Amino acid sequence: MPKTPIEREIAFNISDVARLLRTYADQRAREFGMTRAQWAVLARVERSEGLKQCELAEVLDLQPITLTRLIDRLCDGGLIERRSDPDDRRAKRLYLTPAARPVLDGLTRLGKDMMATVLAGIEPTAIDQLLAHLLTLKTNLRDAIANRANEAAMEKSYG
Amino acid sequence: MPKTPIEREIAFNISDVARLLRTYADQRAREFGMTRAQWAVLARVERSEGLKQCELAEVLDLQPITLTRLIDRLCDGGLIERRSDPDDRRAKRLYLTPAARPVLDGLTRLGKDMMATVLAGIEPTAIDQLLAHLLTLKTNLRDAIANRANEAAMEKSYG
DNA sequence: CCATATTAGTAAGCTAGCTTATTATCGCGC
DNA sequence: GCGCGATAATAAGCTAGCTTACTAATATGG
Repeated sequence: MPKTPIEREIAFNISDVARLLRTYADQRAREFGMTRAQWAVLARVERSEGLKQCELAEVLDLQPITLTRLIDRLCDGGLIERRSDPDDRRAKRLYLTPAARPVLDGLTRLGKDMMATVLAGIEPTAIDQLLAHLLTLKTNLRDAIANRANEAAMEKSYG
Repeated sequence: MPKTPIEREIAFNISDVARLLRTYADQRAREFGMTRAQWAVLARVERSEGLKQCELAEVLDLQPITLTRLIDRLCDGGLIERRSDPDDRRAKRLYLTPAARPVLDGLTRLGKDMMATVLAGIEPTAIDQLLAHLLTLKTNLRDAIANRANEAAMEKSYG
């Protein structure tokens, strides 16, 4: 009945779910004085302390400047610290402060609780499938975006 | 092997896919001088001209102020126009201008092309499942957010 | 060994979400 | 019939993405 084809519904609904997820995660994370984006950064630093900012930006798939400002706030909040790299005076490496520990523990519990709510009514096998499909979309999108970037670069050089 | 449980991967990957989708859609939509968010608004106005802004905000699930500013740009671009409601001097109703037609035609073709790229390698039946799961997540999230809002209101009144 | 390219981090300025608050208008209840 | 709560649109100010561009430091090639 809807004029919109199902393929387009997929796109709209992914955006909707992501937005709602962000809103919900922001609401819940606020109890800990942080936002969802900061949470993701903090969790990543926990898993691999001592990363350079540019390395972290790479694994989080963010632009360096976007990450810079998230880190600014986490530093202001006293949860992580930047230490100068002794071998490269341009670089800064990221470490948790002791204050981050209890926050991370609370966030871990919060994450479990949240996802139980969000995924209520979906079978475990269906969750696996869902994740697999999301990964496929992600790969397709990354390729498509990279191809366009390449074409643009080609045009600049040889066009 | 990853310490992160699969439930959390779902959340991160939905956000990732949405972000990539937005980046890709913005890249492609730029050829038409607009962004993905403006595109969504324009497409919705096409389907139901004469809506009030508050009604449109409802169906798009956006905050009224978010929509106001998207409409500002579309009006600046000469694609839609606000007309005062004769029966309610607070309200404005939205209509396409003639200039919007060719843009919408181009965007329709663009949408098909994009989604073919994004969904490459996924079976039609799997696409149906994916959509169904997304709708479940959306419902769960909306309920969770609404419940929290209610609780907050209760606390204010009676707490 | 010095000039040039590359890399790390940051700044400026844009879009698009959000919450909270303001203004004008409407409409219901008394 | 009017007073006060609800509603329509907008304003202000926040977070978080992005692109483009700058500075400082490093790496490299002739």
